[in-house]
Amino acid sequence: MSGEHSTSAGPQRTPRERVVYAAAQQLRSVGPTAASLRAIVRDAHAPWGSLRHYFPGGKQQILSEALAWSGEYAAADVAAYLGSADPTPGGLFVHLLEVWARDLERCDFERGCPVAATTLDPGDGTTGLGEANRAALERWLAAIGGALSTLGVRDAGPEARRMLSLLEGAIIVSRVQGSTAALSELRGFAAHFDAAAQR
Amino acid sequence: MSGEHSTSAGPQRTPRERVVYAAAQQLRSVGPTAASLRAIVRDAHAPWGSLRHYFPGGKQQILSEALAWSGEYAAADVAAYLGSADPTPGGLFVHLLEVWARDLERCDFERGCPVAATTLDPGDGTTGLGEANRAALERWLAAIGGALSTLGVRDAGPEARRMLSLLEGAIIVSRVQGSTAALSELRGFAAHFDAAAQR
DNA sequence: ATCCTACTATGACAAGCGTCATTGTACGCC
DNA sequence: GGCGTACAATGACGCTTGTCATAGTAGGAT
Repeated sequence: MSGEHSTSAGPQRTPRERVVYAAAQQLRSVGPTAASLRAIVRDAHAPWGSLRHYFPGGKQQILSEALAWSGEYAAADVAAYLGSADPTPGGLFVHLLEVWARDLERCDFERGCPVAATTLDPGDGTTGLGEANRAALERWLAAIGGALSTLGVRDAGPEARRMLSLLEGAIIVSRVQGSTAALSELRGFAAHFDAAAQR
Repeated sequence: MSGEHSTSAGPQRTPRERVVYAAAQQLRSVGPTAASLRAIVRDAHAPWGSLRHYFPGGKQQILSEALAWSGEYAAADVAAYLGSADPTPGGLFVHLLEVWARDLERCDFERGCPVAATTLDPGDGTTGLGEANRAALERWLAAIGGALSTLGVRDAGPEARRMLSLLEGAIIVSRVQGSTAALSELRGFAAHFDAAAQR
C-alpha cells in the first residue's frame, strides 16, 4: 500500500499515470482535503491544462483512482510475498511491518497509509471518496485473506482483518512518535498468526 | 479519548469550554484541515465575535487545546477503569475496545480518534499541531502505561504502545467498514496483556 | 456619573481552492 | 492540401477559508 517507488526512474509512465501516482503520494502525506490539484500536477510534472481532459470527474476521480491504484499496489505486494521462499502467516505479518518501517523511515514519517488518511479526513462528506476507500481496503483485505487461506489459516477473513488492524495502528503511532518502535514491537504477534494455521 | 458526552446537558460549560469541546468533535469527524472555525462556533452555540478574544492564537490554539482536552479525557477514562472493581491489563484493553465500539455505533462511524485524525491530516505542515498531537498521545500512553504498571506489568511502556496500536488500527478499520467487527475481533488479544503481568 | 475591562457584532481582506470556458497547438489520417 | 481528434495553455469565476480592524455593548468598581 505504501508504493514509494521512484518518481523519475522506471519504465516511463504516461502523464496520466504520473498524476495518479502523485495523487496517491499527496493522499498519503497530507490527506485528501489538503491535497491540492495544483500540487499534484506539480509533483507529477504534468501539464495543468490537460487535467480536465484526463479526469473529467475532477478531484474526486483523481483521488478515487489513486486509492484504487494503492489498493492494487498493496495486493501485488502481498502476492509477491506469497511467491517468495517459505512464506508463512507470521512471515507475511513481519514482512508488512518491515515494508512500512522502511517506508516511514525513508520519508521521515511524513507519509502513511492512503486508506487510513482518507478514512480520517472525509472532509464535508461530499467528497464521494467513501466508496473508493472502502474498495481499496477490501482489495487489500482480500489479498491478505487469500494469502492466509493459501497458507492454511482457518477463518482467514477475520485473521486478515486482525493483521491489518495491528498494522494500521502501528503505522499511526510510529508516525506520531517519529520512530518505528511501535511497528517492531508488534513482531511478537507473528506467532499468533502462525498459530492460526492448521498443520 | 472519544469524549462524546452530551453537548447540551451536564453542568453548564462556559462558551470558551464549549468551543474547545466542539473543536474536538470537529477534529474527530472531519480532520483538522476540513474543520472550520465557523462550524465549530456554530456547534458550540458560541458567538463568532468573541473567538479572537478567547483564542488570540487562532485556529492553531483552538485545535491545540482541543487535542489537550482529548488527551486529558482519555487519561481520565483509563484512571476510571483502574478504579473500578477487579481491574486487569486485559480488562483495560477490552474496556477500551468496548468504549470505542459504543462510541462508533452511536455516531454512525462518523467520528474517530482526534490524535489519529491529526496525524494523518497534517495539512501543509504549517498548522503547528504536531507538538500538541504528540503531547496528547504521550498523555494517553502514560495513563495506560501507568495503569499497566500498577497492575503488575513489566515493560509497561512498550505494552501500552502495543495496546494503543491495536486499538487505533481497529478503530480505523471499523470506521471504513461501518462495523465494529474489527474491534470485537481483537478481544482475543486481551490474554496477551494479562500474560504480561507478573504474578 | 465615570471609567475600565470583558465581551460581542460587523464587515472587510487576501489567499487558496476546484471548476470551467476559451483558445491554441500538435499530430495522424484521408 | 484539409480535417478531426488528442492534448495543452491561459485566465477567469465563485466560493470558502482564517485573519484582522473597527466599532459597539454590558456590567461592575470607584
